[in-house]
Amino acid sequence: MPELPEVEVVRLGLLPAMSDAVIRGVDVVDRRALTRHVGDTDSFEALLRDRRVVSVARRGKFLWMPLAGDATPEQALIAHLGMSGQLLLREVDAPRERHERVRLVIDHPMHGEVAVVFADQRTFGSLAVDSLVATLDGRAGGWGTEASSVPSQVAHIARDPLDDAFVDAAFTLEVRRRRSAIKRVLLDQTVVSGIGNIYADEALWGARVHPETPSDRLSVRAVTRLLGDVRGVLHRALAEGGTSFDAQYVNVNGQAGYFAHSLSAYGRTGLACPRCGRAIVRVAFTNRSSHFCPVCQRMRR
DNA sequence: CATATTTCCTGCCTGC
DNA sequence: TGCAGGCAGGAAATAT
Repeated sequence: MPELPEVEVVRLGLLPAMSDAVIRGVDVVDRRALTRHVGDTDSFEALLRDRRVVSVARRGKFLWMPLAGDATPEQALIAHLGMSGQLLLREVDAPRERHERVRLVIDHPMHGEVAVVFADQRTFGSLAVDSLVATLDGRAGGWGTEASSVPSQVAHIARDPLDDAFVDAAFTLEVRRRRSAIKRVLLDQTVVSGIGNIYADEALWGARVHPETPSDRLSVRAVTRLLGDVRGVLHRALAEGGTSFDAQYVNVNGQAGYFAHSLSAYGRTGLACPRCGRAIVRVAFTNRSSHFCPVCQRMRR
């Protein structure tokens, strides 16, 4: 499941291939991959053809590639991987991927022609061409861009916890203002972006916080510690190339990440808590699951 | 207004 | 062996 570390690994892989490359070919194999695109398939193709990619940027789980040109406002190709989306670099004549949805052929001044394949089993991911809007705080839109702008479809998403412009005090205030379970708040991309089910469970385990704890019951100290654990687990996962749990997530070369071996709670139902040895439990949480240690993460009054 | 639930999708896995 | 049902879950849409 691509969350911030996995999306960042993809960004880092695309960066040398796509920066300064010109999009020469656009082949939409399955138009469901364009659910975020306002306009039809033809407009998607026309907006991309012969445009030069300036950079590869990311905020939370969103990727975007600003496009050179005279368009005002400026435009970008945006990508969200959803649950199972992959962006793969392939030879131009490589056979179709199993779940290939879109193929771009790009021409790089140093590397020549390369195919950028968007494949997505469960079709929750999508690509689009979107216009850029100014950031509210005037800071850079996210990692990988100096420009103080983000795609309009990313504007309502909060900055992620690795972003220099993330404001810890505002996050703490917002968490303690909310009245739902802390895990819900961590997953709310308008509060903090980039966290999904895996890293929410891991960060809560690290901070010894029960996932159902009402977020307005957490002290400033507890929220601060939790934010530290969020950052810690995101950094460690990034250093190990991300978490490849069900073989859906791979980097641009099709390789899995190693962080699944380092998980403490997520997916470890019935296995020993690495801290206290008690079995990790799994409970239903909306339409997904929470994994936590019933001893280390007791709910406190 | 804030918060909670439903919806979209495919493939793997389990149990009968 | 086949088949139904559960499960994985990001985020927009819809409901409370």
